[in-house]
Amino acid sequence: MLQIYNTLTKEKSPFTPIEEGKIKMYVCGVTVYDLCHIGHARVMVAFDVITRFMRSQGWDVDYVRNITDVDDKIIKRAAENGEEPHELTERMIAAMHEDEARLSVLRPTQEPRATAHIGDIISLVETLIEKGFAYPAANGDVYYRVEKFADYGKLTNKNVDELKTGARIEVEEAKESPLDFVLWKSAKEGEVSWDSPWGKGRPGWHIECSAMSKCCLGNTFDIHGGGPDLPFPHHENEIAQSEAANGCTYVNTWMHAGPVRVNSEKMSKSLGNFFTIRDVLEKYNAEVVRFFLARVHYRTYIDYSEDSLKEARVMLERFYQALRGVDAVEGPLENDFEERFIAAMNDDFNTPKAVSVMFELVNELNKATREGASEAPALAAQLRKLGGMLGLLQQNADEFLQGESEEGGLSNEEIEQLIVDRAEAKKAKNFAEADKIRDDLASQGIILKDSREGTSWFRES
RNA sequence: GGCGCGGUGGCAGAGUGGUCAUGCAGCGGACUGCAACUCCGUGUACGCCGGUUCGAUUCCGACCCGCGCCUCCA
Repeated sequence: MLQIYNTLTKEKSPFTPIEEGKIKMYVCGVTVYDLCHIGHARVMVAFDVITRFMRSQGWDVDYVRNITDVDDKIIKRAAENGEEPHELTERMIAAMHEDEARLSVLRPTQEPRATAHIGDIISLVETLIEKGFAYPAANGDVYYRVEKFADYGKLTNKNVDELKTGARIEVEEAKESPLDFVLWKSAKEGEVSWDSPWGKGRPGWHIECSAMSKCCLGNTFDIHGGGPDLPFPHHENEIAQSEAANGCTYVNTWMHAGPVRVNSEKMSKSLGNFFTIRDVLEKYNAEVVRFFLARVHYRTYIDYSEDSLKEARVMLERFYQALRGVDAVEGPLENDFEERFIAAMNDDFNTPKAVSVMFELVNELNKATREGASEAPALAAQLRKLGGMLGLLQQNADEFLQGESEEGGLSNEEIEQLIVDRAEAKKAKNFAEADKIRDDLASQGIILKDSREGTSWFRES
């Protein structure tokens, strides 16, 4: 039985989809004005793991993740670059898709773009105006009338009176109340815009998600996810818009990923302490980066540091060392690893616990390999199967461990030749020469491993 | 200040009312020509103070500390 922690109720509860066997999930995607950073990667990987696991358990997951391709920051950045907004966004979308692919993040089943849903957005705003939840203001903007929506603040336990006394809200004379937020923003001269009943303009930030989720998944759907900074105000505002317009529950389960931290501070655009996915992939193997993100529980913070990436690499090497030299062939097994792995994942996607079960399996596999036991191939297949539910361990073990030849470093062929030379030296009992070859290779990060079958090697990186 | 999350062995990080997390590092042993890989063994851990209980790291209360949101940010 799958249990999920729901931000709305603040508790873990059994998950029951609206439609049996089918899960409708919407996750807030990226505003495409810049390259994605590791914080974005965390959300992508978290929901990728969640989707893969749910599918492995037989659920039909309709995973929608939007792209925000119209917004103030996009307009500003495009102007700075001297290009059209759509040129900037196309480039960033392509970059995002490349980054995702490198991290083995599967594409969502639907990936709607705000600019392709302007009509849906306009009609949603019209509905809100008709129902009295929104009003066109003198400055050409359309605002949401927050105090009209009785449930406002239910997701994040916000109190409307306290929000009003908080002085951190943008003062805008045209608003009836400082809490009101913009649904439709009138265009300034020369800005990208669309025609609407309220003149030329563009959508506000929150309304696009209400419009696109309705279009892609319907008025009520199962899961809505996003990053750690989205519950307020973004998701709170989405609830206000959608529930007021549709007259029904917007989302049953709200899921939010935890932040990535650097030196105990959240990694974020505004703090400027972020690393792009590309920065990180320059230095670390893509599967190591994925494992670094996937092995922690999706709701807790994760610290980005050399040490934590290195630890992820060492752990992943242990998995691949175990898989090395064993042909994975499914077969009958009498262990409970898979059952325990699934139980851990069913408990709010407890990946740390699931990974610990995989390590217990590694131990069994290593013992079986060592003893030449007949179940080794089946254990290896089991390990790959469980890893696959997390989007891991699908590479050839030798290729993973040997890694990429670094520029100026030894090629695989050169290494293989040195191994042959060393074997000959060993045969001649010339251990000094054999050890010299091994030490020279080690100084270049190439570690040899002797076994009955011969010598294998891997790059330490 | 409000709302929410958390403080576990050297580090990372699960979990449980009374036997084991798991990984890394350390120590001892096996394997090896010596190593590496692997295997076996090895750790007085649960922020502080009270309470409930036969028994609490686990439940309850107070306190201290950290983090996130309250403003564009995943």
